[in-house]
Parts: sequence; structure tokens; C-alpha cells
Amino acid sequence: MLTIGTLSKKTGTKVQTIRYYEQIGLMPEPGRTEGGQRRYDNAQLDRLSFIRHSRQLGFSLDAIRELLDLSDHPNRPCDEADAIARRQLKQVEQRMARLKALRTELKRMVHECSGGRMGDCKVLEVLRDHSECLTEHEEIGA
Amino acid sequence: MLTIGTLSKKTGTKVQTIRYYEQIGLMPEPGRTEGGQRRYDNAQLDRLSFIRHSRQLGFSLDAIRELLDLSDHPNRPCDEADAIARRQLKQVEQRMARLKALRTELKRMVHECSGGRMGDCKVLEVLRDHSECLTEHEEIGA
DNA sequence: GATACATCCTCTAGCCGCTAGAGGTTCAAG
DNA sequence: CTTGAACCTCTAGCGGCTAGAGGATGTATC
Repeated sequence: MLTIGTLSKKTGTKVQTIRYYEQIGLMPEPGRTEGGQRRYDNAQLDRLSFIRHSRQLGFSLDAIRELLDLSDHPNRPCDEADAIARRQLKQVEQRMARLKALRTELKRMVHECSGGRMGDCKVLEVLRDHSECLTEHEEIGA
Repeated sequence: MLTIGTLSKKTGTKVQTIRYYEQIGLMPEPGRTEGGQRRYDNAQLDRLSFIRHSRQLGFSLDAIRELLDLSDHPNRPCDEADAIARRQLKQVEQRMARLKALRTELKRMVHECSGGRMGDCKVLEVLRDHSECLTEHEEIGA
């Protein structure tokens, strides 16, 4: 039986985050001591590790919820889990493409700035005038 | 004189967002009609374009605030603006590196899954067991 | 001048995924 | 039996918006 603190250390998840996952129904309600403190078993440790690892790979909590559901039905075909992972891969690739465009533009800004006064600063000039940009970039909320 | 709706269309910023920028002090309080509706001039249009473009390049609202301040002092040396842009470039590069690791891992997951049942699903297996990962990846909050 | 109706106003609350802090209780070691 | 670290609940906040309720204004047309 693990305390929430031990679980926290074992999985690298903050205590508050574990309670948060319980609150939103991602983690089940654990048993309690007489005094009301949470006690976890190994199944719950595995579940939290799964969640944590999925988060590291960038899955949303909603996607993780789906994956956890799927993993409870070992006899169903696994296309669905596969589809979720593919979706995530696609998102990562899109984000990378956007960042690449940003990087190009930022690099250009920084290179062209040769350390004069603000009035002639290339950085500020580029920010003022989008038409100076070579690439399309639609970051915001990515 | 522009209405908020016109400003919204010209800059591609939602009306609510413009009001939000005013609320947090990023946009100045504009003039008003007798009836209390906002009216904007060209200086404000330029300022919002600057903000919008900076957001597209991934700058935080705080960074933009600094950049706007700097751009009001054309005689100061431009190192500071330069530094902010370099910082942003660095962040973008870090994010890209992280995403690259994620992509590798996700690709592997998806490739190894050959469409059996959930019980044998490689996707779920990898998520269950971090030690199967080849790369380090510490996404979460990136 | 009346009417219609698009656009504007303020205000509140919600999104994601946590994180922090106040103020109080429980547990385990010595 | 005392200490003090770790636990508890609850509320509020982060960034950067976004959505909706419920009402006022502005402009074009008749």
C-alpha cells in the first residue's frame, strides 16, 4: 500500500496532480485509512504510470481516457488505439512544421539586426510589417 | 475612425480578444462615441498588427509588452529587443527538439502495431512501459 | 421619424492541465 | 507522548483567450 507521496515519487507526478486526476475521474478513488488518507495499490501505480507516460508523449487527457478505456478491453481489435496514436503523430508533425517556419523567421530577424538603435532595429521592423516575412506562419494557439 | 469590428477584420483578431488586450493593458483605452462604442485610429491599428504578428511568431504577451515598450524608445540601443528575439528563437528550437523525440517514439509505436487485438497492441504496450522507449522525452507543459 | 437588425456594450464563466497556498488533521518514529 | 513531515479539503490563479447572456447603439431603409 502506497501513500500519495510515494506514488508521487515513483511516477514523477506531483501530489496535487494525482488528486486532480482523481477529481476529473482519470484515476479511480483509492482506498482510505481510518483517518482519511489515500492508499494506493499496484494497479493504480500502473495506471498512473501509463497516464504519465502518455502525457510525456503529448497525448491530451481526453485521448488518454480513451486509451485507458481501450486497454480495459483486450479482446477488441486495436484499430482504435492505433488511430489515436496516428492522430497524435499527425498533430506533432503539424506543430513541428509550424515551428520550423517560426524558426526561419526568427533567425532572419536576429541575423539582420546589427546592433544599432531601436529606431533601426530589424527585429522591431519585421514585427511591424508582416509583409517582410518570407514564410507563412500561423502559430497562435499551437 | 474604425469600429472594433473593422479593426477585428483588418488584423484578424477576434473582437473579444481586442477587448481582452485592452483589459490587460496591452492595448490603450480607445476613444468612445457618445453612446459608448470604441473607435480606433491608425496608431492603434498598427499597434494591434504588431501584437498580432508577434503572437504568430510565438512571443508571449509579456514579451510583446516589452517589445512595445522598446519600440517607443527609438534612441536606445537595440540589444534588448535583440535579446528577446534570441530568447524566443531558443525556445522554439527547444520545443522542436522535444517534438522530434516525440515523433520518433510515436512513429515507432504506430509502425509496430500490426492490427491485432487490444491485448497485443504495441501502442498500449509502449505506453504501459516507458523502458521500451529509445529516446528521452520530457514533453508535458511544452 | 419610425423601424429593423447588425453590431456594439458589460459581465460572468469556462477551456486545459495543472499549480500554489491557507488552514487544519493524521501518521510514524523516537 | 511529542514532534514534525506528510497528509487533508478548499479556493483561486496561471496564460490566452472564447462563449454566451442580456441589453444598448448605430446606420440604412422606408
